[in-house]
Amino acid sequence: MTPPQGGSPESELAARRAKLARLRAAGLDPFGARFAQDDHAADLVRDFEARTGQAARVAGRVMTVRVHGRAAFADLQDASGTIQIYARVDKLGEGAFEGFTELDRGDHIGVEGTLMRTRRGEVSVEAGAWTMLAKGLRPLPEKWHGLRDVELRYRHRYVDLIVNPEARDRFLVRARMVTAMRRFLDARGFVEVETPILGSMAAGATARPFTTHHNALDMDLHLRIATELHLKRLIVGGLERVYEIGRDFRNEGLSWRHNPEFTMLEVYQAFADYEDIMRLTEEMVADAAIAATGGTKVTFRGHEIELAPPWRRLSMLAALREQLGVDVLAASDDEVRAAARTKGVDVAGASTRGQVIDACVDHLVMPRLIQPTFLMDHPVEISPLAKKRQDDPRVAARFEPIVGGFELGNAFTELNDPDDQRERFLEQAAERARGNDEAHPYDEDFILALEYGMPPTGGLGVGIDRLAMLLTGAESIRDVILFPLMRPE
RNA sequence: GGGCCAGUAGCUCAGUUGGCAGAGCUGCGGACUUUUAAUCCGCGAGUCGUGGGUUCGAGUCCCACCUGGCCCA
Repeated sequence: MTPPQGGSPESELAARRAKLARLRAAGLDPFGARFAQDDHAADLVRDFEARTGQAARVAGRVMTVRVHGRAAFADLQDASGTIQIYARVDKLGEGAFEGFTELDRGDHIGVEGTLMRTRRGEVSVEAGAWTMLAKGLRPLPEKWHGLRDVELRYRHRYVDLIVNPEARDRFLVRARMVTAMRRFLDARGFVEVETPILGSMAAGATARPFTTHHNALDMDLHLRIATELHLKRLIVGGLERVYEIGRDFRNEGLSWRHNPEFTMLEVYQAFADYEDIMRLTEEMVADAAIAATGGTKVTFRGHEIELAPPWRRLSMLAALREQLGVDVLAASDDEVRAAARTKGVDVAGASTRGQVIDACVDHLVMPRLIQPTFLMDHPVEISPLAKKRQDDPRVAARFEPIVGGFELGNAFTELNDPDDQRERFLEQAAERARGNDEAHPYDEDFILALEYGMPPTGGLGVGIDRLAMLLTGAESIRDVILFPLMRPE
């Protein structure tokens, strides 16, 4: 069958398949074998002065081909970057040169040759031989606009990664950030652990869980919404300093800062309090920013943000007093609700006083906190796992790190009094009975663990995806999650 | 869940008042032994998101739906 002459999708695929067939007919494997990738593009460019004239072996994906009759150029992209390949018929021979000119954008090849610089100054590998490593059968997106369609970028992330360097860079920044956080915590004696994702009860946060079913036990299970209560059990067990970086699942809507599955870092340090955790947080984030981006300044949603410690400490009650005009501890429920309405906060859906306060914080306080701020000392009623402050038992020893107007995490001096914890759970159960299906469940075994004795402990949760957004300047959480949730096509 | 916007060639995008479906890149053929968005000549390329409706005639107007984005809840 002769391939169609046109450039329709069919003919373009057919043209590539025809080339595939020609390779096979010539006894060549279009999906070749191991290739000793001795060199990477960026290294050759960097070390050009020392290595010019020497042998080089590179492998990667052909991104452009420029044929000039008896000579040809190709840009080869590998994980490190791009380097030009220079091919001449008198170096390669007729057959190998002819094959080189038939390369398509998207093919993987291996090249061995000599490092040189062209007349125009481009560092290149002059090919002495080349091998097809994987024939690309699908045309790649256009070479200078790349792939813009966000739906295609999410659904076919591999194409996004091939053609959009900024997409690749975001995930490299994220990886360096996570590595740095592990190194930071490991260096301070924290132990990385793994706790269950499946459980009979999803506890430790205010959220609706996903439900699944275990067939053999014939029981419904929930996917975790937090790792908190398991990690605190490990503090009871004497591990003293633990952390987990893992996926949490919350059965909620999607937004620029919410994905149903997301990555959370939780850290617990025995014999510490939330003041210690504030220092740990600002140091860890600044350290991760330097490791991932080279500095502590980031640009996020149009704001220049300085992440270097110390971060601002701001009392939530003071902030609310300023923005709302009432003391939410002294005021009645109705007064708080009325003040919220006056300020334009929609509290129609808020059934409890805590939810009204949350809405006010979300709409009046957080958007104003661009530079890193520890928003601290929340009302106890919205902090069921945090210890009360000794000087004012209506206030929890809790903080949320706010940067760029949104919360990066949540932390407190952990509640280690089992009787107080039981009361808080009962209050949550009462809220649940009033119709708040996000209220914390009563975790009997966790109370039992606390009765064995949990030392005073400071704890922290950090949204890894959100921190990655901050460090990469991403506008949407989907830009820092490799394969965000999509409806089926 | 509500509002607004988008979906046209593999990709990036035009498409006027309802009147033959367009460009660039990509692809194919040709010229070219230092180009780099290579250049030059030539040729192709479509389920206009899906399904209905109005109309002599629909990419364009109307309705429903699908997918995505933004905003709100």
